[in-house]
Amino acid sequence: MIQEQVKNLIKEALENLNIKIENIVLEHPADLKMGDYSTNIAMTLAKNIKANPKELAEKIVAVLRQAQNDSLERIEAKNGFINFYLSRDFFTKSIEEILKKKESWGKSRILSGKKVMIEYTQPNPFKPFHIGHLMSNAIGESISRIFEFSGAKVIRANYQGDIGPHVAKVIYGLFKFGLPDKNLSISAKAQYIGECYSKGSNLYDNDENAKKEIDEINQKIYNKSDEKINQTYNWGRKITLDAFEELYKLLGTKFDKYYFESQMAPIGEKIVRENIGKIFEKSDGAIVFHGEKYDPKLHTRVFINSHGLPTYETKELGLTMVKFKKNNLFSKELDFSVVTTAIEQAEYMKVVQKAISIMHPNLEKRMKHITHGMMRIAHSIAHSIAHSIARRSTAEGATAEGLASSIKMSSRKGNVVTGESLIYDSMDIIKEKISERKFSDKEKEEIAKIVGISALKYSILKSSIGSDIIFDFEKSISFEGDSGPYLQYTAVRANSILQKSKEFNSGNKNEIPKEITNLEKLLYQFPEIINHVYQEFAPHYISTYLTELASAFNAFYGNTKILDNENKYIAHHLNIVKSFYQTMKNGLWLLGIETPERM
RNA sequence: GCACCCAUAGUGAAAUGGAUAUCAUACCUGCCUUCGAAGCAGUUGUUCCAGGUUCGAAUCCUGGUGGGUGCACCA
Repeated sequence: MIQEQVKNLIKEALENLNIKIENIVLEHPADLKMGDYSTNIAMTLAKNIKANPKELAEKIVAVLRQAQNDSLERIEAKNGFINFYLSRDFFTKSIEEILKKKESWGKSRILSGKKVMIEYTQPNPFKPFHIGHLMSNAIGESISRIFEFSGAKVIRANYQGDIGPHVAKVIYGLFKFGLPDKNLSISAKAQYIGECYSKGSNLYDNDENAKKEIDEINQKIYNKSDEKINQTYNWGRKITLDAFEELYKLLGTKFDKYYFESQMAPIGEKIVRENIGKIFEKSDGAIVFHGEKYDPKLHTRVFINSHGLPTYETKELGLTMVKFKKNNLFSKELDFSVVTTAIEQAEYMKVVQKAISIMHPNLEKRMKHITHGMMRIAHSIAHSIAHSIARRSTAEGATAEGLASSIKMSSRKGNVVTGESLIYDSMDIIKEKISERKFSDKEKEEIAKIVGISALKYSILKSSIGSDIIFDFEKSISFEGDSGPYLQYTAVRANSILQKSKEFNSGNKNEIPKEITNLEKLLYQFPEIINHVYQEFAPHYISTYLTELASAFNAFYGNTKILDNENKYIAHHLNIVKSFYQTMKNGLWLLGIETPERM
């Protein structure tokens, strides 16, 4: 890659000057006018060797200029920085490379031979598919694809809580309120089950008798002693799992492995019981792990409760061992395990991973927990009220905004906005928007699906993982600006030119312009971006890059009439458009977003 | 109370310790008989507070302030 070439040039130049340096920082200047690459070495070195940074930069540039390289047009020293300008020749060749590589443009072999398991989505059977699951799914799917693009073998895993108090609450609710109508769709039945959870949960908190009964049901689910409970359990589990499958299909995820808490509980429990007195300790009738003994920032967690039932911690422990054993991590077959969950689980996961690390020190660096924030839904009415307050007073407005504009969604309280409803609402809004277009009904369905999902996924993946997300329907679904549909629309425009060009007689207009478009200056960077993304688990670098790229394309499109007999550069321009389309398509794929041909 | 995460234009976000802090939205102004105006071009506005480290801080350190999350038998 060109990045390495430039770094090597700098290294050689410094060797000529008898200067030693460990790592060279080479970045893209924020402003394209400052060159394609830039380095700050002169400034970092200046202090050590007691030189004037600007003079040192000039000196290094003088040596650099002696090296011949067809890819470099110009090297300059400016404000202590050394800037590199790539040549016309380089850009033309990079366009050729994109056209040659097509679907594999951006792929690398960096992680070739590595096996990585990514666990994400993790909805619980018997409970609604809520917004957190949507976030985990978007992030996990994108990270999976990024790892695949980097050459790793990826195993997509989904871990689901099909056992525990939440299930007992649902079963109690089903007994009390009855089963749903047999003729309902799978999705509607699943929704009914979700409502039973909400009702059962309320009764558990407010009704002593119900609480007692639910606790008994919970025990019976574990030991499978009651045939009626078993039947209802198996029925509900299947319905909700089938409903999830429909959503995964819409979202573009296909899991390789499904793990269930019911399977992990006995495995984890065995390990915990075997290690009582060594790692785990008895305390008030429960079996616990004292995290603070190993790290003062950790705390104590219960692994087996005083009823003798394994908690989530034990199940997680069992899961981790299964993941690694089944894939022979101990013979290094699985190299890395990534788990994506909401940030609420950050602290407990640290404790569990500590317990695992003590038993298996070789696993410590192979477990990665990625946490995402909450998604909040912008409340449009509250928003406009807060806005008018904000106009009057900045300080007050900010507070009112924070209070009024967002609400946290929780399936326990039975709020109506679930991940599932968000998906279908988005698709409906798109369908409404394109209702006037001359597409067949089937095409409209397909476009609504692709664009609706894109709006959701992009609003999750556009910001760095970890912070809360404010989801604003109007903004995300609008095709304008910083949105998934904007990227898709830009790709569709490019595709439209490419289709038209087939009928356009361009003659022999294949001159190459001297000038280099901003679009070209961005296209070649794609592989570097992906490299950056996999190292930091940060899909938002792709979103940011694609938005910049789309913006550069739209500027190019707006200022250049490509299919025009006056245009001497038709062939070159069409190659740029083709490369743009390919890059956008590959980039959107990495975000888990499809590229429609029309919309 | 303790621990972890966070604080950037009115709003939502970006910025491996680098150059004049970027983008979107909202407001205002132009551009459709011309490859898809769901677009382009232009205007206005931003790093919570106080210290410190550094040639250079939104970024690192210390102390505040404000918010989120977690802290024993839920997941």
